[in-house]
Amino acid sequence: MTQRPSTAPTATRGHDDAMQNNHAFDNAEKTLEGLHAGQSLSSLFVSSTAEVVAAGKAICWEGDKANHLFQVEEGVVRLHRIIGEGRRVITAFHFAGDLIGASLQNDFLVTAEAVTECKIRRISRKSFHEEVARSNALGPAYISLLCQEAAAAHEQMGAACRRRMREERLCSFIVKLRSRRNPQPRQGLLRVPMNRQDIADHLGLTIETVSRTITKLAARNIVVPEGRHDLRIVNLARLVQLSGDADDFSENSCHRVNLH
Amino acid sequence: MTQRPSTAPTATRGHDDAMQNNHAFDNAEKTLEGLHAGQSLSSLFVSSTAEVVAAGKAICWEGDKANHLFQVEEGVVRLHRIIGEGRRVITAFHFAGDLIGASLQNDFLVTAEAVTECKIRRISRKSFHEEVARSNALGPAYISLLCQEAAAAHEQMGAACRRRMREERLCSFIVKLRSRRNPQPRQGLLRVPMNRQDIADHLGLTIETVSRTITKLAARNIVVPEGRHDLRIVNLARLVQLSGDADDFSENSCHRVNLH
DNA sequence: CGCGCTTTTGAATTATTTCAATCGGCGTGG
DNA sequence: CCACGCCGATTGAAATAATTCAAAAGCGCG
Repeated sequence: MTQRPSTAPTATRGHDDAMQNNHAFDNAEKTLEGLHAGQSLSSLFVSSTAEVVAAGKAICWEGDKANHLFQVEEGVVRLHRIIGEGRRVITAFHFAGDLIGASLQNDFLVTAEAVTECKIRRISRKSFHEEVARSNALGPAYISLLCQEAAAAHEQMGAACRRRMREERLCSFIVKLRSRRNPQPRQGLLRVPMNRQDIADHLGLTIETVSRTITKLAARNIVVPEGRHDLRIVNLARLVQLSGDADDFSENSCHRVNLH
Repeated sequence: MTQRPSTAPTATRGHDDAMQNNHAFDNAEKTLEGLHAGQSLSSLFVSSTAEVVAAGKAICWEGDKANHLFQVEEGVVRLHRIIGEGRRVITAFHFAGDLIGASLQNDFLVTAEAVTECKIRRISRKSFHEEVARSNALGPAYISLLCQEAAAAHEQMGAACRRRMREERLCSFIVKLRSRRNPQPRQGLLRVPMNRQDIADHLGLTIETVSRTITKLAARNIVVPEGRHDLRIVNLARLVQLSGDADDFSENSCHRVNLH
């Protein structure tokens, strides 16, 4: 079932090669596997042309034939599925370096949309698999990537089941955001590219609950919003603690699907 | 961090070959990939000895080195993680034919425990990867399996975010249970091998909420419990409808990680 | 500087949890 | 064979959390 909202035309191709590498802030530890998988699979995309996708535009649609894989070169992408009438679940956000569609076999299971203006590269599924089959380094890298993706999905699942809902979920979300390849405005500030509705749909909450929770965290001087898209992290230790009692945190919850 | 509760000794080996194939009820459509992946990967396990694990005993522990892959031959296994103090998330249930540990790279991310008495087979991760590398049919099968696992995890994620929570989640759970390779007591009855606490921890609800929801479904004559471990499905259509408005349901939510 | 849109805040309603008590099956021992 | 106690499941009532609907506020863009 292919359904295209009229407001979301297909990705426009462009040739804007003036990359600004302002990835100033990236505190994620990189797993050995992540690095390995990333380096080799990234090489498949270098020869393709970067496409510019305006904020809000779709890159691919749930239900479409998954003929391409995409790599986010710059910007933020949200993946969502429609469930029931009028509701949406954002299953993941993807940042610079992340691959979209690696775990697909036939159809896209999610719609991908640009949260901010993005640069993306694409290769066909066919040539991707040919390359993976040809090379003997790419196979393990691909498998490693799939395993990371599965681990991330499991992690997200766990997060979604937290009881002390809003607080835990939101803190967990903020902490994860910190560990992504997400350009930071300036020291101590965390950029939050997505709007409140996106966050709500990702966390399974309403926009009002998200807003109220942020307000409460601000009152406790843990994180303080500065404008709509930035958070000042005042008390990181407390934030991490609130995000799910920390013990197994730094290890497990930072698995990412990042190719850089 | 390896922590073994004293009540959960390691899996005991056994040789009980008297399989009773009473898989009378299995209405899951099988995807082409699923069948393919299953047939070839299953072959890796046939030479290994079946081990019998008593109900409640652990098969492997979160945090342990993932030196083996397991296949459930008979029975039901639950996978869980500990989050915060005293709470548990059951990330998945595995049934006959399912593989445990395929998406792991180093450590087990979950603890696996037998819900019912199980027969399981194991092979070492090392030889699994050697076999996959040697054969040219196994690689794609393995990748296909990983993709299915990712799809299932995504599906579960979506389910966890449903708003009209308890009813939708529980109905969705019941419907999924129907499509698993789960021996049925007799026509029209659905066996529910896990207890209420397991269901609650899987759905992110309390045991009381699960119980109340079942009671309400029974009052509406949709499913009626018969004893603790069986449900009579009275109105399947309504059940499916309640489980999340059905439109994309039969296709997407039945992806499984099944090797038969 | 205005307007439109997202976000925040408020109040009432609904859903879910929590705590506590009861039920019901099942196995053991008298 | 029956009584007892245990354990999982159910039910009830009060407390809490989250949603809904509605209105006000604030940011950002022209």
